[in-house]
Amino acid sequence: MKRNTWQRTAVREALSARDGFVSAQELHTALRSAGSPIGLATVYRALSDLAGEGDADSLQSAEGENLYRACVSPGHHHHLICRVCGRTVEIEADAIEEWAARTAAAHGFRDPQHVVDVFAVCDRCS
Amino acid sequence: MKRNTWQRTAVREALSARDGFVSAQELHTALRSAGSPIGLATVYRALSDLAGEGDADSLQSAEGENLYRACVSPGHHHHLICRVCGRTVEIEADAIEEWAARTAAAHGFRDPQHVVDVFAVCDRCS
DNA sequence: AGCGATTTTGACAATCGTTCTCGATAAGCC
DNA sequence: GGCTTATCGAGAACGATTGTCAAAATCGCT
Repeated sequence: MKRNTWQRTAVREALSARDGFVSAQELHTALRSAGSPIGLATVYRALSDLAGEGDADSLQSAEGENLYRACVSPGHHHHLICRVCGRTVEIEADAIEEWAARTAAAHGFRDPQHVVDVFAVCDRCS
Repeated sequence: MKRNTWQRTAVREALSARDGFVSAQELHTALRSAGSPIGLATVYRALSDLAGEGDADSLQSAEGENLYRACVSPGHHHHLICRVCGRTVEIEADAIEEWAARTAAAHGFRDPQHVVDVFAVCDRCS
């Protein structure tokens, strides 16, 4: 059974207050400087719960950090991420899904999962 | 100036002796059990040099580890990776390149880089 | 509202991959 | 053979993340 604590709520809200992807540490720092005494481990736990429930989206940055974002459209989609400010656009790409499935099948591979993300610099930052 | 040491050669050879992606640690262990007294830091250095020169390909596993592979076809390409045995197929995908460029441009983003990899289970492992 | 069982929290230690430090070693050049 | 300088390697340092465990908080029930 899952309980509702103010901590989880705080994480959920701090996350949706942001425009792009954030790391757990950043989010923790933000919460702390907003006056919340929340612990770092709790932020990590809350974020991976949210990601597991599909309420948040996660990806790895090029440096290997895990980044999270409040999920707008549920279901499978990909991202176009500004590598300067972190602003994110969700993109649908049925063509990619098909391509991945076809490519895997063509080589005798089963049960394909794919990682497709585009990092670029957005108009505001260039 | 760049020097040729037996350590770099050993890493290069150990890498091309493998069929799929390997982590720096795995490669180090392999070299050690083959009798080489090479150091871990050296393996890391050699691998990132190789990747920088385009002689090796690198990607991040789902767990955030950096994996390397001897590069067969130079130039830009993507991978289909068996998530059980690590066997890898290099795939060309001009369609993806175009799609990424078009998508970025459509949202006003510049200088797009993309991460496109497909993880699945190969015929031998399923 | 009060109680009790059970989750969740948070400070801290532990882990894991990777990078840094720095004295020792060895390539390449004369 | 020497000299200069890049490279090596052992261990410390690091940063992100996860585990530990006692204390605190939540939910269901009365």
